[in-house]
Amino acid sequence: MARNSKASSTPAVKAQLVEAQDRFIASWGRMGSVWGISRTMAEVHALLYITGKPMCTDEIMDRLRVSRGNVSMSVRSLLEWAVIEKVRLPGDRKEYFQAEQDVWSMLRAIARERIKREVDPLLDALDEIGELAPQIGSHSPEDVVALQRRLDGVREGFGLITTLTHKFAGPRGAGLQTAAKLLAKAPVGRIGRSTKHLKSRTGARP
Amino acid sequence: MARNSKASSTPAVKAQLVEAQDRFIASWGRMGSVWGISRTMAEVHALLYITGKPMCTDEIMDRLRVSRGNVSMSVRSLLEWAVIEKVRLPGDRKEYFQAEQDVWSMLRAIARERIKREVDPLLDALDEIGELAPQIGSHSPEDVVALQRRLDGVREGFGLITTLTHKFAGPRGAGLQTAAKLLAKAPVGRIGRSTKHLKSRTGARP
DNA sequence: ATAAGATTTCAGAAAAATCTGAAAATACAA
DNA sequence: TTGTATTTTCAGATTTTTCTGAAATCTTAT
Repeated sequence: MARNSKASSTPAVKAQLVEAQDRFIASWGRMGSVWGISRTMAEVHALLYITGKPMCTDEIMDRLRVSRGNVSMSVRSLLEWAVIEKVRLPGDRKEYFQAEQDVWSMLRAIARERIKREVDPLLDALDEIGELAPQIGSHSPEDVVALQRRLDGVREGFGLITTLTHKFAGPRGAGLQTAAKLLAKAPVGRIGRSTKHLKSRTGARP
Repeated sequence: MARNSKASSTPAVKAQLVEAQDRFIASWGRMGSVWGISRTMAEVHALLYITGKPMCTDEIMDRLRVSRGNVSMSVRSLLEWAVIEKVRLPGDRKEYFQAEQDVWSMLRAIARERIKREVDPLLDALDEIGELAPQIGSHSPEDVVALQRRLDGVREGFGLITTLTHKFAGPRGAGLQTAAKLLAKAPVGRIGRSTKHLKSRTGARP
């Protein structure tokens, strides 16, 4: 097959590009369901991220083949997650949306939102349950002691996770890269998965 | 209301205990759906964890009011996740199940499984897409460069997460507590959520 | 103000996930 | 082995989630 060396895309290259984008969108969308967000919401995000282009509702509808209402709701959620933002082009009545382009701040937003949805409610429930449960006294039965000990165990674990997430992924956090750097230095033995995905193809951001 | 000071539970204390357990089970089960595992699966795990007692299929069915088939499938998944294990009592034909009691190793198992289900497939897809997409040459159009750059960004971010998870949560990993300790030391500014959940009620594990 | 254009909402339709229950398979004790 | 207790499987029922499409609402240029 012929190599493309021109600075503007040939139709063939363009098609490959779109194909790659579609595949990315599909993968990201598949993951969405694992995260408990709707496939469409994940796909909209993927589309905006991978194209990097601000898009309006109709463009998104056409590209993903989903309804107007679905796009509207997905976009609203993504705005709440703070992983996309609204853009207005002067002289155009439509709203456009574009994705956060920095991967690390995107990951931080995702982490933040997931903690909020998954862990915080659990911690609140644990506090409540701990108070509702029989309290430990000087001669408490073993059952009661064990229950409180287990509740505390979970609370301690998830509490720490929350604290660290706020510390590193919070709006004013140190950043995930900082965390990663700290951890990467740690003296530990062998690792399982290969690290081939770290051989950056283009030399990634600083 | 009267205080209980005996070493064996009065019926009233027992009732409170069961009530607290049920609440814990409900909370944990609710979280299950956020994690993309079935409510029942999470509830079975919660039940086994919070009671600490090995239980057989019938006990689980009765306590959670779910069908035999559902328990069977949930238990199988939990065994795959390696957060519960099979126990056989001599002279009893039934299988009993008990939950991992150490919170940290439970959290590690959860982290491991989630990475496996969420991130690994994405990384594989990204590798594939990166190869399928137009490659960057000396005069590639901007589109192509941008696509590869974005793919690499995601790959780098999730790749790092995977690597760290293996390092700290893997079967031979350094442990989440080690990671937590490293991170807790890091010099960072303010944090959002309160840390009240860290005021351990019983003084948690070493 | 008005009207055209754009967005949101939401009831019901469609799709997906989960659960049940009973039949089939399996494991164990005798 | 044989009989019985136990577990697994899975087709269909149920429940939950997601999506559609059109009416209602909102926005903005004139």
